[in-house]
Amino acid sequence: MTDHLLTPAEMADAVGVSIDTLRYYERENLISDVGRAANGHRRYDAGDLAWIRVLRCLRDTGMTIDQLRHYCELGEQGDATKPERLTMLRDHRAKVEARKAELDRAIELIDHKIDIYLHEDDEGATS
Amino acid sequence: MTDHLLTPAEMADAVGVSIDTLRYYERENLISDVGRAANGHRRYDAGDLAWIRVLRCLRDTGMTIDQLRHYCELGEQGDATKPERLTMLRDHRAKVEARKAELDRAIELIDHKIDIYLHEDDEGATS
DNA sequence: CAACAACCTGGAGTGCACTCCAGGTCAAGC
DNA sequence: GCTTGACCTGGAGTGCACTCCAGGTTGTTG
Repeated sequence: MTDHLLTPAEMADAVGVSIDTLRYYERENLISDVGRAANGHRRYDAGDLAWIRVLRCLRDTGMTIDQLRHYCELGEQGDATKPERLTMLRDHRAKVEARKAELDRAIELIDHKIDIYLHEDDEGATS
Repeated sequence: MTDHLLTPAEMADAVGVSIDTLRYYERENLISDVGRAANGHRRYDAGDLAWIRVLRCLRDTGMTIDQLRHYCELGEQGDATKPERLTMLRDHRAKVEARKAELDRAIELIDHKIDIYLHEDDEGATS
């Protein structure tokens, strides 16, 4: 790991969220032990960057703030909680897969609807 | 199409939403011309059922109420708007595909994280 | 040294999509 | 004839995840 530290603006840019969101996550205990510069400004390290990327990945795929907080709490409780964290990840992975399957079914229905538009000659029933 | 009419409770059950949600959609002009029984209670027909299924499919995949309202307005304006409605469906389809790709990338990251848990012997950097 | 940019804090506000509620109607069953 | 259940209306409330704001500090820049 390099020892390059990121400012809030740089981190926001790197992970694609606002600075406010970063602070919000910290308030919600999803990010801990963020370093500070002499003037009190936050300085994020490479570990923070990696974690926030994972955090965003989990959020983007529907894990709630509450669940993420729980995951973080487990992390803070040490190695004994690894199995539970692993279970959370696996469960979440399964949910994401299930979601993909839902999207596939939706695409089929949308395609069907598109086909109807394409082959419709009359019949005004659309609503 | 059969002429069997559904009560609000039956419709809610058939499409997997609450009766309140059904009424909400109607207020937002996403469902129009719902029939009524003599006592003023709603009676949904087969066309309503088909449309509400499509509506739910689009909502479930991220189309907003505003966009759906626009789609409905187009429908009410007649055949001249068919190309625009088709474009909306195709654009939305593309978004759903894009979302699927995002989920795939997320799954890769989750798998990577799971691997780290599995191959971790020491190294306490987690949070 | 004044202005400006980047950040700080605690707390209030926002947008979306529902979800719930009070008060009322109507038809069927005991 | 009274209760029960399903439904009606307009409007208020909820939960989530941010997002914004006021008021303040610090450090650089012309």
